[in-house]
Amino acid sequence: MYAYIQERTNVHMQFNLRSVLSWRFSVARPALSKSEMEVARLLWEIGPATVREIHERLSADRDATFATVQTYLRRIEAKGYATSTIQGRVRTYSASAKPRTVIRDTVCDLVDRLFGGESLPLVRHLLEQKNIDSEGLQEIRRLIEKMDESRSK
Amino acid sequence: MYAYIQERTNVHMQFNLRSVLSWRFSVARPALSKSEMEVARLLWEIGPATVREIHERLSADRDATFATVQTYLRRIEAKGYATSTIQGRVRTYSASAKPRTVIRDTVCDLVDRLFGGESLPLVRHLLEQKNIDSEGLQEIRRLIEKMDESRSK
DNA sequence: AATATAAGCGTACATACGTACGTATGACAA
DNA sequence: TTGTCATACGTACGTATGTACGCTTATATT
Repeated sequence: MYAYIQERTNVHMQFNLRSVLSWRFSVARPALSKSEMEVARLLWEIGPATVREIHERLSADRDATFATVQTYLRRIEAKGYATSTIQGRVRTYSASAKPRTVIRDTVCDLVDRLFGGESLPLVRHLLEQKNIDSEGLQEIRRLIEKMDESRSK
Repeated sequence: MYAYIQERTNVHMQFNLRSVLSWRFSVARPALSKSEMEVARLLWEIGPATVREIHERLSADRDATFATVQTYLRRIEAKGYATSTIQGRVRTYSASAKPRTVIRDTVCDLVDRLFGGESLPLVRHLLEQKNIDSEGLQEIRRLIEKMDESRSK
């Protein structure tokens, strides 16, 4: 039971019909790959953007050709995480999924697989890596205070 | 410039020569896939284990055949995260990479891609998901205390 | 108007991953 | 000793992913 999707993007992808349907009702989408996630983050960060803009931002860290970034964006759209419109010769992509959602799903998955569902060990790890500055620690402290309060009530 | 690896496992994999070399010197290995990570976690959890044992554990959550788990383990070994010995008819795998290392690499990668290198937002996210109990919060608080101390010195 | 630039779009290709079948063979039961 | 069962191991196959070429065409430049 498969459906074949071939929209404007002409990215050939097969999805299980179920996942297509649930995606149409924005319940779940095929997960983003690592590279796609990076691009998606930039999309959230700088808002609607052209391929060029994303490519420039991305080139700061990684090294991928324009065409590669183009493919990432096409696939991101095909998976339902973004939409695009074309103005003149230039296509502009904008995120259609909320970062919150993607982060939740991704992190949940990681926690499940790497920590058996326990998130505390991950927090522990992050704190011990000590790449969080004093202000960060301060904020975490405040967060915990607040949670404690709302919990004891 | 590629090297072709084909050990006992006969899993056909191509690695960039650089990564093969650095792996031989235990500096870096090809990353584990999501499923492989799940299996690796079980390996750490229950120590050296047979395919059957891992399969049983895994079947509790997921649903994969014996042969599938076998393939995961073969690939995990091929990537250098485990070794195996055979006793009679039964092959036993044991992890050869430390969880600490794998966790560090995996989490770093995630933080880079999804949060642009900032780990604070991830911590924030994890705390807000409030699936950490009071004891957990307590421990985090203690951790922060300790870090604050060692930092102010 | 002719030409150069840059972007879209289709397409490609090697490798990775999820998943599992089938066959051979060793271990154990009857 | 012969049959049953479990396991290893080779292999396979569809899809995903990383990466990018090349053709076409709209836009900008001379």
